[in-house]
Amino acid sequence: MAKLTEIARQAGVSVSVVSRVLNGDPTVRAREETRQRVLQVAKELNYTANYAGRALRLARSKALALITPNVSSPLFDDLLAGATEAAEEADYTLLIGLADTITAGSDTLRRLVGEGRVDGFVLQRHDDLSDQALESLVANDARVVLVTSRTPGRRGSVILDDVAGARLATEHLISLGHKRIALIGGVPHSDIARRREQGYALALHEAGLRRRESMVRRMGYSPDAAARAMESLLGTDPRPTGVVVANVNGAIGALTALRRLGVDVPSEISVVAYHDEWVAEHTWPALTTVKMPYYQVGLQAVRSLIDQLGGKPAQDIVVREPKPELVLRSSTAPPKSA
Amino acid sequence: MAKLTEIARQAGVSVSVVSRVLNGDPTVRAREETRQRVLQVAKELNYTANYAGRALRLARSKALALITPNVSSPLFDDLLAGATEAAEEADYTLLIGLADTITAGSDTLRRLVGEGRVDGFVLQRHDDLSDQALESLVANDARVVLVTSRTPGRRGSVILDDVAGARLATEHLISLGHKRIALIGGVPHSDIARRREQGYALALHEAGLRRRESMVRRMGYSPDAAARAMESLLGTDPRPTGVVVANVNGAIGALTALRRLGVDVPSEISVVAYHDEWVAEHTWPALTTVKMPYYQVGLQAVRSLIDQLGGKPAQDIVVREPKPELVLRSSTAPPKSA
DNA sequence: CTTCCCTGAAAAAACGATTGCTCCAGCCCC
DNA sequence: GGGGCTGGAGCAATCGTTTTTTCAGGGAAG
Repeated sequence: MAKLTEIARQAGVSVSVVSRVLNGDPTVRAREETRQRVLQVAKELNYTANYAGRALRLARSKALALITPNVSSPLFDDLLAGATEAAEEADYTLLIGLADTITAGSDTLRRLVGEGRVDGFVLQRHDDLSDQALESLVANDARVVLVTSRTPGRRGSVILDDVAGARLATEHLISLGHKRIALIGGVPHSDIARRREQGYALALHEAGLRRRESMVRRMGYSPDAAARAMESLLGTDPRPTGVVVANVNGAIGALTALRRLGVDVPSEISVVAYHDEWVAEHTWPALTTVKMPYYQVGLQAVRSLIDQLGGKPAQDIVVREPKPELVLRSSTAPPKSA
Repeated sequence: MAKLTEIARQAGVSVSVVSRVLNGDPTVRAREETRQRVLQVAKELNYTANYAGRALRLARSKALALITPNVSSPLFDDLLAGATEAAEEADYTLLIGLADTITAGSDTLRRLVGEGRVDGFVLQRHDDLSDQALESLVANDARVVLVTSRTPGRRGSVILDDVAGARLATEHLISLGHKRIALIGGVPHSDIARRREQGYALALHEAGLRRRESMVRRMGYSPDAAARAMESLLGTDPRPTGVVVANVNGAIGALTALRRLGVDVPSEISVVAYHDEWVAEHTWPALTTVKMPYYQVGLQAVRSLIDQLGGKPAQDIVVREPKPELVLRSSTAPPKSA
């Protein structure tokens, strides 16, 4: 509530001195005694700089927006926590926006930044938004950093090490003795889905197992899609003894399908899911998962964005630390035949 | 990017005229021809008003913050969607803040509003934040509307019709023929928990059933707490044949506990949960729930807040429409003995 | 022919913070 | 004793809008 003029008046100095002292301006020329008096009065009046005044003068809002397709996921929780942390450490405010207001044609992004409400964006796109649509939306704007996805044409992204994560999940099944391991993956043309599939293939290859196209389904991450994929996998002969589901929500749908069809997990088939969240503890059976470092993605994304705003060149970051972590629960076991 | 001065220059008028025309000020005095020319130029330059300039002048940010303890719930999704809708219809921007930065001692709220970043708050508190702490935090501030909770001392809240919701859940079990119906409720001193318990009691009373204290547990909404509550209920003699769990996450924990103990749902015991979310479809068995109108809560809360900012008196609203809705799945059935 | 009022529009004053510049007094050095 | 330097601080412009005030000219009323 208090303003600079008010502090200046009470401290018996001019506003410029107050401003400089409060901002720790090294070029300030004031006696230590004066400085202390100013700080004292500011504290007494509980001064906080008016945001609009500062933003107007500096032509920067010191605010960032995190745009996401859906907020209601524990994974996003982690991402948000990391982003919040990084924003706070740089004294930025973080806004959250829902991506469904951001369609290909819309200029919501440009409007937000045009109005000067935010200085930049961290953008998590829908997995089914095409590369072209995305590029037309953000072009080569230095004020945008993509998270968990990237596009070939532009720099500025922070993604998970999906290859390592999917590989870990697959290796877990291999180490239990499984030979016929299926993958329920994402939609075909998604970069994310491709990377996870690559990790799966890599693990099989290193174990000397053949990767069969009949063991791979690419129908997306929703519970329903994964349930259908699961059903279709059960129709193959010979059946897989283990399944890697490239998303935890999908894995939940897959378990539902298995239960419906009377296939026991893990005795008849093992299921391991990519991504961990609390509900995995409460499925039947409890899901073995691979936990990915989302917090770190949020953290790095915001830091990287702030760097970009400061003029540094855009980077493409793959978060490798902390490493993907296997969370062992009850949905995986050695195959029956073993 | 374009500014008023730029438009004024290109249209050959003064900035004041441009401002008035663009804001549709009825007191503007300009020839229709001039007006059109201004609008034309503004459109060509793709003008959007600079936010900081406007905020500084008007001493209002036209932004609201929605503060929540956790963002990662489908329930919050609904709330957010409603709040977003209402904010947009009034041309406000909506920020989302995590409540864990808002502890009793903190002045985050005051700082946000002191800086002029937001004009007001919609606050969803932790169920375990005490009334006193809350009141000290928001005092009688006209810029705050509480959602899903309220405190005795102040006005300005929007809550669900918890009584009706809990009653509907209980009545469902009664209509199936259950006589011994337990409640797994929230923590003892929460207003929300009390209202849900009241709905439960009301339904029992109307059906002429006795409400037994031994059938009520008040340990909170977390899956673990509810699991412990469930175990303890199984120890009573005679056992309940049906349970109302006052929160869907708790119900998931309760199901886990029942599975662990080898109690079949619904043949040995029926479970109905308060609140609906997608994962209820995928539990084992799929949970019967009562769906509450969260969207409407978000909508009304923001509208009410904007009204308050406009000087209207604060209200306490109970959202009764749309009515609580029973979502029938597989976790409830008539009791064995019936 | 004044006097008034109306129309159409420009000028100017905020809003609060930041920052380059100017001003002044005292002191040192030559 | 004058020039230059330094410490201490104030002045004033500026950011982009909104809004109050002012102003010029013309037409109508008296």
